[in-house]
Amino acid sequence: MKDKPPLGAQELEVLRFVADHAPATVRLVTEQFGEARGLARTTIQTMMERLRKKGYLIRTKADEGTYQYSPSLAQTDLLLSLVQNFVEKTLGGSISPFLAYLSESPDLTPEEIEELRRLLELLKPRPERGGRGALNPPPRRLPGFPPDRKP
Amino acid sequence: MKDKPPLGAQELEVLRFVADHAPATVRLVTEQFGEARGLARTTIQTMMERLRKKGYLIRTKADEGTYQYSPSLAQTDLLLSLVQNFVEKTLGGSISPFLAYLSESPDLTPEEIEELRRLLELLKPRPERGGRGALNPPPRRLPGFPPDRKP
DNA sequence: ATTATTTGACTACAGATGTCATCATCCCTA
DNA sequence: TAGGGATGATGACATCTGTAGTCAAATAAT
Repeated sequence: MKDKPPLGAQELEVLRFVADHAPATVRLVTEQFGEARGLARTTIQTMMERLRKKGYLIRTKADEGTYQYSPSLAQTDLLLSLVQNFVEKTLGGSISPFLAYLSESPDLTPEEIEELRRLLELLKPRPERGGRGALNPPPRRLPGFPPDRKP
Repeated sequence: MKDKPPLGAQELEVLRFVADHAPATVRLVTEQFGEARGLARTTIQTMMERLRKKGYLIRTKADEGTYQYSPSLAQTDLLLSLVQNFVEKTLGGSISPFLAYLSESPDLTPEEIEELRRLLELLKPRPERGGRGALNPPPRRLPGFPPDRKP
């Protein structure tokens, strides 16, 4: 549908916190998130309101006077769109860098490796794709992004 | 060593383009990248110079008068740090969302699947980690980030 | 009641980002 | 050699981000 406006680094942190503690009040976020990093209550409030304006949070009146904020999207969806956006915008559509990252740097937990294995199992038995509703946009990756260094 | 300052969305695009066409002149980037999206030459120049100030690009005098810009880091490293940063900052250290993304949304190319398989092979025979120089920061993921919705 | 506390709305402001216009040069070319 | 075109350096300006202060209404405490 509509693409939400971009998020700043800090906004993202707040959004994540709120999502993890929804429904959350400004007070709650200030105490458990803001104070820890020296942020004033109004700063948190501003952040939360901006997130609401941007469509990432919704709020409802609580005890007559204060508001309860909650994420407008399920965390899963939010994360998915974040990853999607990142792969598109930042990696130019190629997930190779991500795979490289996975193999290169991190200490994958056994669970994650297990998850990968399961994922692969899921993918393996599906030589042909195109179902699921994907419009299958032809060349998904940008022209010669990852490698390609002119010699 | 030092962490480069953050990149704006647009700066990133330019950086990517330059990296893919290095060594590139402002002219080149303007014609092949800027014009296409209605950006003035000076805009491109400013971007490239900022990228240089930030340490992502370096330049050398070419035909006496113009400069040639090139990425200061190998693309691989750049991408890796971008991914690393994304996983840390945006996903809160958990790669689960990314795995979800892989299985959920995209049409992985056979090559990517192959890559995944190889990756898994690499990972599999490594029950114990901690070498490679990683400081092994205890709980890599944020406290109950991905799932955890208070019931 | 009078005062202190809580909370949301608004305003402010510095720094980062995205886009350019101007200027000053350097090099050609008519 | 006077005018053009190409280029880099600067200065500008509107937004967006990150952080807060100030106000006013609503509440709670005396």
